[in-house]
Amino acid sequence: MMAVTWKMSWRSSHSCSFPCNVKDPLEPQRIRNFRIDHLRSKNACKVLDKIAQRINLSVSELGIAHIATGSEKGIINDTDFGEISGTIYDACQEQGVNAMPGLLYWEGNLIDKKYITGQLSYYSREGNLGVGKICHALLIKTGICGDTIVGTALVNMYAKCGEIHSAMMVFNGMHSVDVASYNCLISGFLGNGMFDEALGFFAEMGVREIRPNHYTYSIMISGCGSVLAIDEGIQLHAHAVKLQYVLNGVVANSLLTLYCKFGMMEDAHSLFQSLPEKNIVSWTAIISGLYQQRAFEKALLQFYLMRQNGLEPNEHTLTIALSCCGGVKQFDNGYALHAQLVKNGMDSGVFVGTAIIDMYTELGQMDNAGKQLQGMGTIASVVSWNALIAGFVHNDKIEEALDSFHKMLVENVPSNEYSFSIILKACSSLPSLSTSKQIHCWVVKANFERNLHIASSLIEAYAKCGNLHDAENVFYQISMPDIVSWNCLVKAYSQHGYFRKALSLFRKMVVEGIKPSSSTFLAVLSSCSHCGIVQEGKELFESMLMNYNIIPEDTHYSCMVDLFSRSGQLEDALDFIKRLPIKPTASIWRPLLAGCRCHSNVQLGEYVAKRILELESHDASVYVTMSNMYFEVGRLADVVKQRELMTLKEVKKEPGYSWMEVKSKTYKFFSGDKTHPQTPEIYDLLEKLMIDFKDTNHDSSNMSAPHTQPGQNHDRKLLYHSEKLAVCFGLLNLPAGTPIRVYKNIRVCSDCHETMKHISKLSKRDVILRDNYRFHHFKQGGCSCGDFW
DNA sequence: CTAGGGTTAG
Repeated sequence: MMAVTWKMSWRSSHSCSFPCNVKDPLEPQRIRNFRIDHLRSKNACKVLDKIAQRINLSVSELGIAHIATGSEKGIINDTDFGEISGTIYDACQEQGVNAMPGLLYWEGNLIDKKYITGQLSYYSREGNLGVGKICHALLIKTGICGDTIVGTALVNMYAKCGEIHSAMMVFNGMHSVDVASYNCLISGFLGNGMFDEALGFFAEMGVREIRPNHYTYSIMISGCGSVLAIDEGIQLHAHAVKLQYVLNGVVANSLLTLYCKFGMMEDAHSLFQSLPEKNIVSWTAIISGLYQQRAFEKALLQFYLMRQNGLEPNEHTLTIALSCCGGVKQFDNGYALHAQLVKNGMDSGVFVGTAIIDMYTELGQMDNAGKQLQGMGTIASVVSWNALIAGFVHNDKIEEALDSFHKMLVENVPSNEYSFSIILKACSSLPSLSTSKQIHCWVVKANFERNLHIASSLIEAYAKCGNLHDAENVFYQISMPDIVSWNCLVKAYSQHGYFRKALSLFRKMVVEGIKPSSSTFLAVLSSCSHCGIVQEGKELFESMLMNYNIIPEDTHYSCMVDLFSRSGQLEDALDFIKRLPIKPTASIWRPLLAGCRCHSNVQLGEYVAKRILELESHDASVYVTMSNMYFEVGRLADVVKQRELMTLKEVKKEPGYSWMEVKSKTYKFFSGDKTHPQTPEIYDLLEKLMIDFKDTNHDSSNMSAPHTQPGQNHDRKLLYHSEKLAVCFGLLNLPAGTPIRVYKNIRVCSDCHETMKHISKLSKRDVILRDNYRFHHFKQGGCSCGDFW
């Protein structure tokens, strides 16, 4: 892709280190003073590992509470604290985590319980298990870990760091536990998705006569929200009413969030109304609930109401409000809010700043989004960059997306898995194989290969760029492919025209115990439709609901109509539509119209056209198809009439549609009979046609030569037209009698004119089917003028 | 020890 002027390679990427999130290295001078010199020569990590191993031993086999001091039991031998301090500092550096400033004074302060719990709380927030474990070691050494508060802090540390098993060990070994200890443990279970265990310990509190407090209820209720346990949540609500906890702000707010999560807005509202004191979190919960329901206007209304009630929004509220402004697709709200934020100086935070970027991308105002990112300067995070890049991709500004990605790399913003996922989507939209390959290299280098999202994006990108082989390779390198990975490959086969392969991969997937999803069926049904295997398609469609409990959507119905129509069973298609449980949409009718044209059923075509126009009166494809259909049966007067109608109704013809004519000449081919569908004569004719196109369009087009100005869209236009070019070849394996569509705006690469050569060498295998039209790729290299192909 | 927010793949 020539428009991508930057080149990424293994060599150039070497200077950019990947995502090491080093936060401000604190007071290095102070730390240096405390460091023991001989430590520099030691491998700090090894020491850390050793200590960690010993701690695991102590947690699992001995039980912390029974240990008077670690040194007595030989858990930590003669390690002096100075050495441990140095090790902790190295560990912090290693893991990119801020070591607490006071850390190195531990030597003198170890007896202070309050201080040590503060340290533990800090490391639990940071999620630094390694340093947390060293804290644990120090506690064992001094023998103060038998204390309830210290023990609770340890439970919390392990729980927050995801080592729930160790948390439980510490908990079980404690001499005495209180509500707080239970709260920490329960919160840990819920944070690790272990709802049943949380519920078990919650029940145990009653048995041990430790009365749950409002924190306990708050934790439990929000846990219900995350595992979608609404029944339990309602029961807890009842409990909370009985214990008179509901009017407590924290419990009420977690209940509000729970109800909003389940879309139970009435319950949320009545609870909200009953609150004597609504704080900012209560309002935010309601606004967020409405936002999740996509009721953007209502959410904004609440937002204004809140301010009328004298509450000023905080960062949380503002981000949602901004998202709502993006959602309503009206500029006024967004501008007004943004202006206010600038005035208050609240637009400078990362979260709000990113939400502003996101809002502008939603509104399609990429200039403003870019300005916002620029204005944020160094505070812009990965997320901010990702939001901007995703915005470019969604607004179909692919080259800008690639440019931004490049800029992000240049500015040393550490990329994360989201960045790669979205930039791969950009590659597949272009589509550019060489860029995809470059990004793939970066993925490997950044050690994101094992990320399922990225792997799926890679499969998609390779498939869209025509490199089915590499798409397969990526898939087979995934150790545990999920449903999305499977879908990507099934879809890739389907899009490349390997329908049988798509179907057999689908069966393999089912055998391996993966439950197909809605998207799977879309790919599979489409395969059946293109293969013409109606019966199997019908059975698969029925099994969707019967065996997999997937409710068919419009797109599935559309596929089924296509299945019948393509194979000529027009009446069955009509019957299918009439028996649908929903009102048929234009997209459901459309494949039938295409079928009518293919099989020259003018009468039914007219009926279907009417239905579509009833639903979407400005659908240009209807007029174009009807006109072409009339043309094919020789009703030239009706051809003219369709065009007049279209002008009359001011229907705008979108790019991509073509009338059935090429200048004054008309070409119409049939793909021969079924036994010999691809005769040399057809190739000859088509080749002649190509030359014709080349001659007639070379200078008349308003497009200049591709690859001239980076950042312009020439490459895409070229590809777009080469898709059309490939149409001529792509239809070769369609049923006999299928008219070949001819387009007049086909261009060849005007730099090298090599398209012709490639096209003539093109085999059926190289032609990729994509929906109703096809595009091609060339396996080796491409035109001599660039890496475009 | 507690509630609320921003970016991905099909």
